[in-house]
Amino acid sequence: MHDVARAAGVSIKTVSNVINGYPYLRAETKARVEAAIGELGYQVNVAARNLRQGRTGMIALALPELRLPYFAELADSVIQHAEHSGLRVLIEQTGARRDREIDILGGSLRHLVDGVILSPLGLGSDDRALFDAVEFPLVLLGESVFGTAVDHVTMSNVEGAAAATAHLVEIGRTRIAAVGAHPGETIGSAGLRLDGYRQALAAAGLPYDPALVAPAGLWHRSTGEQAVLGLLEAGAVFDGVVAFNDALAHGALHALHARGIRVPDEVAVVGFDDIEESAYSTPTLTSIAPGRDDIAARAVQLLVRRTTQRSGGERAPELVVAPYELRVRQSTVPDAG
Amino acid sequence: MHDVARAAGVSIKTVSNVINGYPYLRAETKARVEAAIGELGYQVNVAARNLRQGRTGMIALALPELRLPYFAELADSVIQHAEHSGLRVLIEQTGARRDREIDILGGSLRHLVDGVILSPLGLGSDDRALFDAVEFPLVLLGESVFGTAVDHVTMSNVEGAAAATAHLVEIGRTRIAAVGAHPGETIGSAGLRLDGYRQALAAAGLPYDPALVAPAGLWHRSTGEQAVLGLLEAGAVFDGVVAFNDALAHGALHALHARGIRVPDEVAVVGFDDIEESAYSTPTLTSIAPGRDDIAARAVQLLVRRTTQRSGGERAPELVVAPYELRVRQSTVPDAG
DNA sequence: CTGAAAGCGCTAACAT
DNA sequence: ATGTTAGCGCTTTCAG
Repeated sequence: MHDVARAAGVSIKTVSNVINGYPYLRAETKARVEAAIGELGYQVNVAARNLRQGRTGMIALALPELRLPYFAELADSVIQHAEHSGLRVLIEQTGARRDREIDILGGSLRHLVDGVILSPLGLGSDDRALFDAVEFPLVLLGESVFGTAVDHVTMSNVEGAAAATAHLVEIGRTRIAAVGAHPGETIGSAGLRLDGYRQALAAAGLPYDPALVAPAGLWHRSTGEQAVLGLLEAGAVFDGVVAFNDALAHGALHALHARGIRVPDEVAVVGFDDIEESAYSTPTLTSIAPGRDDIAARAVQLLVRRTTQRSGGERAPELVVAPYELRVRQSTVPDAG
Repeated sequence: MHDVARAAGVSIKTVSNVINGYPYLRAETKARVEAAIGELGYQVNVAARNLRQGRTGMIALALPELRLPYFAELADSVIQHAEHSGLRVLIEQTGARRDREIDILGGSLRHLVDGVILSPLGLGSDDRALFDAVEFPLVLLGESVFGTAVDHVTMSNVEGAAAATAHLVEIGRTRIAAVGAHPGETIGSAGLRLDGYRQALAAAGLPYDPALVAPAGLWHRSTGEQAVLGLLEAGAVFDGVVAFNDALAHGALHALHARGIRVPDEVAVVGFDDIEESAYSTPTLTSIAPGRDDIAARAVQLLVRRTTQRSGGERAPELVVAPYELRVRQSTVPDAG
């Protein structure tokens, strides 16, 4: 910057003004400085600017695993929306581990980024106090169960799972299995989606049969496959499956196909997340679209708002619930798109 | 830091020493400082450290799109390996656009990260000069065609595509289509894989028929589907498909299924990348596993090496070629795993 | 083993 | 419309 100033015959401050688009500059001065910048190949040192301004132009996105398609697609959306706000995105994988999520809340990233979007999976209701202690811009994704001390963007977990279950009821299924439960958990996606499943059963006058609820810790294709194979081996009889996400559902489809069970004739399957894969699988997978891109957009928007607000003006935490949509495909209705 | 120093009754320098694990400290002093740190909840300001040290502890991973499963899985691996080296990862999506890739090479991230891993797609052979001008640690992923001025980690594009094609020949296919070509391109994955395809045809004594080569700009499921539908509509007759990546292959499977064409009986399909989806689809997809995790590990390793080397000690650019593996599944051999 | 002082590159405040 | 000065929070000499 020094060199640029000398080359252009101006002060260092003028160079700074040019870079930052300060309006009151003589066009001639501006041109001269820009020429010097071009000639010397000067680039601002972002680290110095960060130090001075106390902001970094980066946000962190902390999620379980990028290899889960839903989170990959979510990250894609977040990065795009962040870019529109001039922000870069640092990705932190928590592996759904509680200690790593606590670490994030503890502020390990505080001086590195302007704010954090966290998609918690490992945290339980005992950890609520941790959220209240957070003193940096934070937006939570996916749950609305940790109290209200912090901004939340969430999908309609209960309603979505209920709609998925109700859809199976509508097409005449009466023995509907659930895949992906986390036994003992009441908050978090697993608990909420199980809740939606139970509500829909009750509304249809169908009994809740614990023998049809298959747990799956991590929501991967492999665990979905295991869960369904487990149900079959235990002798469970069912004509429908509500999988708590699409990865589980694709594992379930794989297991059913391997056992020669026809979908949807013998067993209909619904997923949750509506990842791209679900529109291309054989059969294509009926799923609950949770408004992923909306969620990403709102999360970034809320975070930017927290980031740019003056520290005095307290703003009440917001809760955004994205609307869901049922996408009917061949895994429940053979001649659907 | 000031406050900590005062609370512990030492100088600011001693606090710094404690934080950075300087060995020659009286245990008692160290304990007192650590107590003060704990009490005040002090955390080092990374921005300031960055400014002073000229390094940030971050690397950037620039790739086309996270929603493409291969890149999501790659990013997952890169993040994990980077973490082992104490590095965080900033993800930059280029959308395979040439201008964005050029921007990366121009050093837009230079002061933000210690180094960059770039997976170029939009750049062509005309852009070779740009690489020579790069003066920050850079590792290129996926191609080995831009000359040798910079470290490369690449997969066996030609050999892998040849092996995929040869596999189809071995199971008796003689009219093998290729999906994903970039007409006119000779470097880049598309050009190289087409080359492997042609080599394998030649080795088997089969003719190369341009009518069986379907272009697809972006390697998505949707473009794979379009490409195969296009072939069918053009009246092309084929009994095998080599898709240049798995996303294309899944699109192809979808199109074939929609047209009532049985896989592999009537048409056998091979992909490239071996994403997780391919082990669960119906039918499961035969694919070339390109050594993704190896590639990520080596890329991070090379980058760390460049980052930590003293600027004087010139080290010749390295080229790492990861070995591929053919994973045979049901899309070519019905009773395979 | 610990302290004092200088400065990384930039921008905000004030001065002109 | 542009120049001057101070300082962001840390580490790095260099002294003790």
